[in-house]
Amino acid sequence: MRLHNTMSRRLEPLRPLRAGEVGIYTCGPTVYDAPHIGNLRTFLFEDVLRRSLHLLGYRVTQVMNLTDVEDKIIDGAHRAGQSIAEFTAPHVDEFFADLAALGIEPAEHYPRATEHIDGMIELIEALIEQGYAYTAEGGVFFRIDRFERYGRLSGIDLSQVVRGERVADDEYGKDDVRDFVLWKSAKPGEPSWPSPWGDGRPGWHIECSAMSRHFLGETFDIHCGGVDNIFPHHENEIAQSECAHQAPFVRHWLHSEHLMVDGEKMSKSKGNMYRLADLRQRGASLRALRYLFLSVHYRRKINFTDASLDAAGSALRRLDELRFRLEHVAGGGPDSTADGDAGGEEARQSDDRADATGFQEVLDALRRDFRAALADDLNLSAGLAALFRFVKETNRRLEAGLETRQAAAALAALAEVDRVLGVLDPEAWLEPTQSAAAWLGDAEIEALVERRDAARAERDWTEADRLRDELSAAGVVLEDTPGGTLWRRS
RNA sequence: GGCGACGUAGCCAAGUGGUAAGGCAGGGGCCUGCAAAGCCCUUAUUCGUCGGUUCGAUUCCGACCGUCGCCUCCA
Repeated sequence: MRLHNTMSRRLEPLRPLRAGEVGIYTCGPTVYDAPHIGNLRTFLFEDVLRRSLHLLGYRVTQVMNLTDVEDKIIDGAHRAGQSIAEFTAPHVDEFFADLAALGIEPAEHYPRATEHIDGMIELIEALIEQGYAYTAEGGVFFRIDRFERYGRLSGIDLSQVVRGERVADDEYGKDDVRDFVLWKSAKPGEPSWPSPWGDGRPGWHIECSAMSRHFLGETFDIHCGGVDNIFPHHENEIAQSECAHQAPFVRHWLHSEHLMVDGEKMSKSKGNMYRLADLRQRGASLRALRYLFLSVHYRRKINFTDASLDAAGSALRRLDELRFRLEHVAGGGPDSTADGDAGGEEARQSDDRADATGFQEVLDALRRDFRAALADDLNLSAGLAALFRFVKETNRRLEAGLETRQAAAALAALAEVDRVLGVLDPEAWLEPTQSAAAWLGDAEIEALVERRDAARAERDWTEADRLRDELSAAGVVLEDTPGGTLWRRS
């Protein structure tokens, strides 16, 4: 597998420290508000990464931190007259609910900054002992001059930069304006923790260094985040961790590009800072949202528009249609088909049962091309192209008459691909589109379908069409085939 | 100002030193009582512009134009 590495700015083969095992640290949310769809794009990219690694046979340990102590949180809690824990709790819930709503698999660990203060203090002590950090008015600071490699990740040349007025308002007693804070001394009324340097709270960057070390060790495989984290956050993490440990920090840096809305950067002032709740209100399909995010490479900006979401929904309908027809041929409803948990072994066996009319090659091509696309820096655009080539070819054969076994094998192949995509099973995305009043039970639908069939047999097209309209209004789509009328909920 | 990314059909989006995947939308046809779905055909002599290297460039180099990002706590 090859992945782009921000450090070298090129594709590099993934070489995990321990063969077959990958440790990933992903910068998580600051829990002062519900995530916006830009945050979610990044989390979805990280979901694709872990799912891809799984499909390609790696074991994965993913850590995602929750930043639950920080200026905005302290302000918010203060204003609400709440403790930090009280203030952040609902936002933590929103965060997990949003991940679930987008089909994002849970990480192995979700540590909170406030649970790892001790680890941060240890790191800071190590930095002070080795002369990389110093105490001054306002707290403890990292001395950037002591770390020659500072700026390598972001390509920033510190000797050129940061002499402007933006740092003039600095409230701290740093030796050098470029130094960054590791520990902030508490101001009256602020939440604080005891430390060798007095009561205070950690700076932002140190939490990731402490928590990644705790769960993944001093050196680990992959660190992810949005591009805006490259500088200063990740640059500072590198400085802290490498100086404290005297060991390499991260082998592979992966950063996802931002999301734009209607061609503009999302921002509160523009009113285009959407959260999932906003999209739900507008009747958007979250399944289509996942598909849309999946369809654009992670290092490329996505321009989110209504039209793009609609197009994603249309593409999904085409995939659903194939699945629907395959399930019918495979005999049995959705319940009897392989689901997303079908292992490679099982899928392989159903392939073998598929006959040798060349359909095997169609199945193999999907598996091969899809995996190759993932292994090439998570090129899902190419992976989806492979999927649609499979769709076209399978539809063609469906028209000519596909055997039950072949249909089952095709469904198994789709399930395998869906282990990464996570959008192919409509049953998993029950999104209420119909009002309760219009909703019909299976028996009712079948009765109406039978009545329509009877009307058609008598060539009473008016009545037949009326019944079809009635079903359509209830969200039921009919398909007349030589083998009879099929129906499904849209 | 410094650093960086990108600019491929109506829209979205892969890709390669040797002649442009895929999706959406559109047009024509087959099928159908009519539909729906599906299938077939069709929609970029061309990859921002201008130069250069090359037998040959969309792909490499340079300039320019445009869009966007980062430059101390925003995914």
